[in-house]
Amino acid sequence: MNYEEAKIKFISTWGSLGTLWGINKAMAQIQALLFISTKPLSMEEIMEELQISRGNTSMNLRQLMDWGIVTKELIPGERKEYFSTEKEVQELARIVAKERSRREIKPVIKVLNEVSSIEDDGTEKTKELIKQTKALHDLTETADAMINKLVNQQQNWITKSLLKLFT
Amino acid sequence: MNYEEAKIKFISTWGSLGTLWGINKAMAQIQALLFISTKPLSMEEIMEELQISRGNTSMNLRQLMDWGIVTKELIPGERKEYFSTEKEVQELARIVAKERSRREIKPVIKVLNEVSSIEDDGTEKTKELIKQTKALHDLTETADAMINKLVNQQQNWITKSLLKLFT
DNA sequence: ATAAACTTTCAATAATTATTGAAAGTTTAA
DNA sequence: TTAAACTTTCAATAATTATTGAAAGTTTAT
Repeated sequence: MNYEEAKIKFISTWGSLGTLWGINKAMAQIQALLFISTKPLSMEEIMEELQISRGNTSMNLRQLMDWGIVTKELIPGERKEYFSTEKEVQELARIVAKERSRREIKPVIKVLNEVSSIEDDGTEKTKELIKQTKALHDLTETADAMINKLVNQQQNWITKSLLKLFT
Repeated sequence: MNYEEAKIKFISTWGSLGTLWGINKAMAQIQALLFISTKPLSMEEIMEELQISRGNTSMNLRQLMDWGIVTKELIPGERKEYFSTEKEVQELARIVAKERSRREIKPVIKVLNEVSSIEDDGTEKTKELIKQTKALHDLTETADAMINKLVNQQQNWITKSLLKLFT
């Protein structure tokens, strides 16, 4: 596998993994491209490399900026805008976890809390609903908290000790 | 909020969260319905309750069974098949984490490993590709391992101590 | 062996989501 | 102020994904 093959393979794989971290294909591919680029890229360059339209590139770059993963780089003397992505995987993970928590998990926790707080009318089905949604609420909340704490730690002594415990 | 409202809210919320754990809406809704049901349900009952077609119900139940989340219950004297879901959230989390790891994360780790193992031809761009995909490989592998270990632990002393550390 | 009671399959269709591209908008230079 | 260089917006279209429903398949009882 040479450089070009490896690059294409990486971009397409990372792109299709997009769903896993909750973003679409083009968005993930743009991020992947920037992630292995040695310099900021212009919109033209991104369009060319990924064979996607100007509009698509513009919208997805905007979303990546909303997530805080991509930033505009203004290159002195250049009219065009250039883009680059966060290069530290640790920081990338932190941002993604935080955003997904805020956008998707927190709202669900809220609903689970509401649902599990309905009045117990004494019927079996109500008891079951309360019991099960409460269990789900607690699990979701715990998982959310742990993931956030985990990615927020730097690779410091705590994480290192945990890794030892867990591997 | 009464029982019916709470039930509808729970099913639709859990359904739309489906993407987060990598399954489709109908599949998540069927699982949600079974999760709060006090008894196994027949296909008829599921169709009726969720207002979805027979084919859709059949296919999604099959998928849930493939995941190992739902099981057929044969009720003596009954011709129909009845279905129920795993009721322990801890076990549910374990299964989902394991399946997603196997189906999606492991293959990506493999590709990242291949890509980061290409020959270093000394150029800057190759060095960057290797460096960044290697970082991503290590992060992904670590995250995958930790999540699996976490959900595999019972709520035993280790998890409890971690919770203390992390909350 | 037949029919009733059920489940599965899958081509057709609908719903959703992503993408395009050209017009409108913005910024900069002269 | 004008025009060139660029970006954004968004209605139209394409691609993808989910859903239907009826025919085919299976199982059980008689």
